This record gives sequence, C-alpha cells and structure tokens, in this order.
Amino acid sequence: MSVTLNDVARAAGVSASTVSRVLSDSPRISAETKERVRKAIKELNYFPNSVARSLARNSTKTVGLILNTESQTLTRNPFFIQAMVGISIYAQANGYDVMFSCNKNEDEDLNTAMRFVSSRRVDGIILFTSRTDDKCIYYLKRQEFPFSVIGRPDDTDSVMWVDNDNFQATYQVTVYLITKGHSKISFIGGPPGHNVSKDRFDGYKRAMSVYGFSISDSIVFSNGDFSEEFGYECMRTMLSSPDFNINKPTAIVTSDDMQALGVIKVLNEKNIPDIVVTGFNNTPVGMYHSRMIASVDVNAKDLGYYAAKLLIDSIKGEKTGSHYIVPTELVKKA
Amino acid sequence: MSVTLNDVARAAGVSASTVSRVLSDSPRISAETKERVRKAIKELNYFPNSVARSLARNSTKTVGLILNTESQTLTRNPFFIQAMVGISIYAQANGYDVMFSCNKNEDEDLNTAMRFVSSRRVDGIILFTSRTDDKCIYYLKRQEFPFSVIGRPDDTDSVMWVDNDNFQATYQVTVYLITKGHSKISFIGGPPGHNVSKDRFDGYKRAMSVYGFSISDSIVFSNGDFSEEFGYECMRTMLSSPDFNINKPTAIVTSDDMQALGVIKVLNEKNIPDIVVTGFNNTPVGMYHSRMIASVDVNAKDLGYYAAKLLIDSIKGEKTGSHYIVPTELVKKA
DNA sequence: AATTACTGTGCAAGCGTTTGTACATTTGAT
DNA sequence: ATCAAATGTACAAACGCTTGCACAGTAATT
Repeated sequence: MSVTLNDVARAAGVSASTVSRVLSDSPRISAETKERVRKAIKELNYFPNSVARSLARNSTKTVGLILNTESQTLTRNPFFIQAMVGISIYAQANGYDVMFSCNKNEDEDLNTAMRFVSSRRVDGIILFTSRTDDKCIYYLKRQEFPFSVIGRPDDTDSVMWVDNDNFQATYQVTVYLITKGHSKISFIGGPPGHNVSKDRFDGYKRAMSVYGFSISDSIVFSNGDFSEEFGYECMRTMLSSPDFNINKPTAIVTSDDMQALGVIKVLNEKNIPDIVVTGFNNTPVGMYHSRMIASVDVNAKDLGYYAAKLLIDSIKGEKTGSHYIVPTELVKKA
Repeated sequence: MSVTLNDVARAAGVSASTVSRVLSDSPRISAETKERVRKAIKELNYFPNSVARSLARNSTKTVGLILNTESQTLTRNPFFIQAMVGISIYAQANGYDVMFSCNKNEDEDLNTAMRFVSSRRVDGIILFTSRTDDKCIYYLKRQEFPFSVIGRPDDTDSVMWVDNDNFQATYQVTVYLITKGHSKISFIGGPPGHNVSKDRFDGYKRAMSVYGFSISDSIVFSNGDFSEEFGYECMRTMLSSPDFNINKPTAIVTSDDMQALGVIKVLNEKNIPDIVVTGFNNTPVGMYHSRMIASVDVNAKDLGYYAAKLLIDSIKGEKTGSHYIVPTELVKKA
C-alpha cells in the first residue's frame, strides 16, 4: 500500500539497512550513498512507519497523560489545558507525541496507568495529581516506569515532579493584603489530602503569624474543593456565624478564582461592600470583579513544559534534575 | 524483559498462534484450551504488546487530535477541554486511545496531520476547526484518510462532522430578547472565514427580519474573534460612534462569553445600566454578571463524543452516519 | 470400511523497522 | 607485492504479534 524502506532501497540500489542508517545519519555511510538514498526518499515521498520503528526500537516516542474528571475542575479550570499545551510543546520539540486519557476516579486512573505500562503503549507517564498516598505513583514506582508528576508528591526524593511554591504564593498574597492594611484575613483552602492545599494553608498561616495576627477558626476553611460552590458555601457559613460581627474579615484569601467567584456572589447578594478577595490561577474572568484585587498566576503552561522536560530528558538518559519549582506571579489589579 | 505471547504459549503447552486466537476469542479454539491459556495469561500476568499488535494488524487503535493555539481561545474557552473529554470517553469505551498535538498555525496543523498520516501513527484524525478552505480537510480528503470535524466544514457531504445548529442558536437568543421587549439589538460575531461565525450572524439577522426589526450597521460587528478584547473594542467603538444616541441598543447578542465579558467591562466602566448581554458557552463565570441574562450552552462534550463516534465507527466499518447536529441549550438567568 | 466433512491446533510467513556481524573493497604501511 | 587496517555496504536475525494454510484427529455419511 504505502512506500516502505525496501521500496526506497530498491530505488536507490542499496539494501534496506543502508537506508535505515541513512535515516539515522550513521557515519558509516558514505556521503554519495546518503545523497542517493535521500534523493530516492524524496522522490518516493517515503516516511518511516512509526509503529514498525517503535517495535524495533522498543520505544514508542509517546508519553501518556492521565487526567481525572472526578471533580469539575478539569473542565472549569484553564489550568489543565494550559499545562497540556506546555507538555505538547516540549514533547513535540523533542520528537514525542502525547496521549491522554480522562478517567472517572482514582481506580480508573490506575487502570489506565497499568494499561499504558503493560501494553508498552507509552514510554513514560505524566500524572496530574498530588494526592497523598497516590495509587498511581505507588504503582509506577514499583514498576520502575518513568513518570513525572505535576504537583508535589509525598515522596519528593524518589519521584520527578514540578510544582509551584504554593507556600510562598499564599504567603505573598497574605503579606500583600497585610501591607494594604488588612489584619482580619479569612482563608479558604482546597481539597484535603492534596499537598497543594496544605501548602497554601501553611503559607497563609505563616504570614499571619509572622505579622503577629491571630487567626480565628470561624473564618478559616481548610477542607473543601476548588469549586465556586465551595466558595459560596464558605462565605454563607461565615455570614451565618453568630460571632460574625466580631470576626468579620476585611479580606479573603481563596485557593482558586472559582472559589473567589463563589464568595463574591454571596457578597454581592448580601450587599456587603467592604470585603476584598484574592484568587488563584489568574483566569480571565476573575479579574473582572472589582472585589478581586489580586490573583496568583501559577504559570500552568510552564508546569506542563517542565513536567514533560523532566520525563523526556530522563527517558533519553539525560538526567537534568529531579524537580522544578515554577515561580508564581502575584497579579495585582491595576 | 517482559512476558510475551511465546512465554504464555510455552506455559500453556500450545503454540503462539493458539494464544493469539484465544485473545481474540476465536471460535476455532476449544473451550478447554481457552481455559488453559487464560489461566496461563493470568498467572504470567501477560499483556499483549500494543505496538507489535499494531504492526501486525496495521492499525494503531489511536485517533489523533489537532489543536490550534493560535488564538487564546484554546486555553481560555472551556469548550476544547470539554470536547476532549467527550472524545476520550467514546474512544476509551471502544478500545481507542487519543493523541493530541498543539500547533501554532494552520501550516503546523497541516504538518502534524501529514506526520500522523504518513507515519501511520493514528487510524484517524479529529479536527477542531471549521475554517473555510481548510488545508487539513483538503489534504485528508485527498489522502482518503479517515477524519471527522468538530464544526461544520465547507463541504458538508463528503466529510464527517458534528456541530451545533448555530443559526438556530442565535435565532433563538435573538427571539428571546425580542420577546423580552428589545428591538434595538446589537450583534458581535466571531472570526471571519469560520462557518460558525456566518451561521450565528445569519441566525441573528433572520430573527430580526422575521420580527420586522431593522439592523443598523453601526451596532453590528461581524468580523472579529471570540476574545474578550474584541468584545471590549466593539463596545467602545459603538459608544464613540457619533450616532450612538440614535442607534443605542438595549441588548447585545455576542458569540462568546468572553466577548460578553469584554462588553460588560466597558458598560461597567462607563456606568451604562440599561443594556443587557447574551453569550455563548455558558461558562461558569459568565453568569455571575447581572447584565448577562442568557448564554447558549453548546454541549461541547457531546460534540466531542459524537465526533469520536463518527470517526471510530467509520474506521470500524460500522457507518453510522455522516454528521450529527448537537442541540444547544439556551440557559436563561434565573 | 471407505470417503467426506469438520474441528482444533500448529507452522510459517508476514508487518516495516533496527542493528550486530560478516564481507568486500580500498588504502596505507612494510 | 603482501598484509593490516579502515571503510562502506549487505545479510539476516530480531522486535511480538496476526493470520492463511496445512494437517492431524474425530465424527458423520454412504
């Protein structure tokens, strides 16, 4: 059907192995032969069959991405698609393709990982997760299969990973609010069991403590998720608290722009003017609300890019490091 | 290194071909033999090597996705990732994997398509585009390579595609506004050269004409893009028009929630209260603004799902149709 | 009892590459 | 002139699977 190595070999009057070596630019082939073979390749419009190549080389030149649709955040938060773009860019520049799979829960994540590994469908895997006790990480480590993680894993030593410095991000946000004169600052965190949640919480607590401000439990919500619903719910809870007037915050540090929008919705509904909010991810819409005075841009594309770089470099045998910290940027409203 | 068909064959005391036939559940193998072979497969924890399988079958069981990062819409509009989820779901349910590639412009799109086709890396391609005169479509048609398109192509007959009824979507939105008492209605459209833009524009024009309202050119913007910047710009242009007071709209039909946000930004800045806006894509944030009174949900996940279905079914030889129209849903603000 | 028709399994040839090794041929040194 | 080394190419065996065909063995038909 389509043109193969042998067709080229015949056309150029050499053997298949010679053509193969021309393709890999082997020094053992003379300049004239290379010339002749390349001409034949052009003329016949030959492209190597990647499947046959993968079989012979025992490498698919493909990385697999395991995504999770359990929470709505995959489709609502631009974080993921941005990271995917970053991954694709590094992969493509290095001759790799990217495969993805959307899974409904952790067990399906694991199944996909096992399928990828067992059927040798990919050379490495990128995980979009940082659960504590992540089953996929555990499995991949046991299999000694190459992988990298977006999000800091439990064991930061034996795993390649990229992440923001989430501690420093909320620390910085909180300090920013403090320098703006706020002292009653509320915090809304992310899902429990994720390191990102812990770090962001810790950064907030640290800033408050460094500046000598106390934190009242009634305005801190450390176990939720990144949804706007959770933001909404937290704000309503705060309002309905009996000691709200005593503890009323003037600013709220949230862990996601969606959360922040949920908070803002309540504030608008209840006509409460004097509370400002900060978010994460610097989504285009977040900054449209005048209450949202800052958002942390996590540079998702870079996170993806470096996750791909760690993985692919390591597959290639060019160990370039075991993790990257991608700087966040505090985007303040003009 | 890892366990192969031959290992299983040896363990079960049969030949490799028998094991292969057991895997495909061939009727030519007796029940007892199947039993024995399956036991060996379990015991050895054997998984078929997908690359070898692809080579022998001449099919990769993979579909390729060509994405374009030229405009920011890929990362800003949840449309794409939602469609990708839909694709992944149908693919996975049918034993296919999905590969994606992010490209910077139309030529890169084409390069990727050519690479996918020539190297036999995928069995089919899904295009996220509906440019008029699309180079990829032209190429894939000439190659007679299986593909489907999300977005209506020029030639609706010889190409498999899925799309919303964009004409009816804006028609419905416009009629909705009319029934709410609006008659001066402005329109902001999408990028030129895309069928989606034309259809949405036509739907708007039709509704206006059916209800006997005239359209003044100064409040219609049919050549732009889906960005919030463009929405912002259009609204400013309208405001600075000398005859704004005559033509001042009371409602604006936009082609994207981002555009709508751009419009709203201007309206808020200029403190213009009496103009409402409609959008597209029903993004979570869009509906937070009280001016945004409706948005068209395009059901992106279904678009992806059916694009994958068309493609994969056709690859399998089960021709199920040549296109799908996925219904939109007009989401009105409570 | 001999022929025919199944049934279940194995053999071996692919699928299109890569790569270790062998084999000519040329070159340079003796 | 002879031999060793260097150079350029071809051969053939992988890689792990699928599948057409052949071939036993058994069952059914005359």
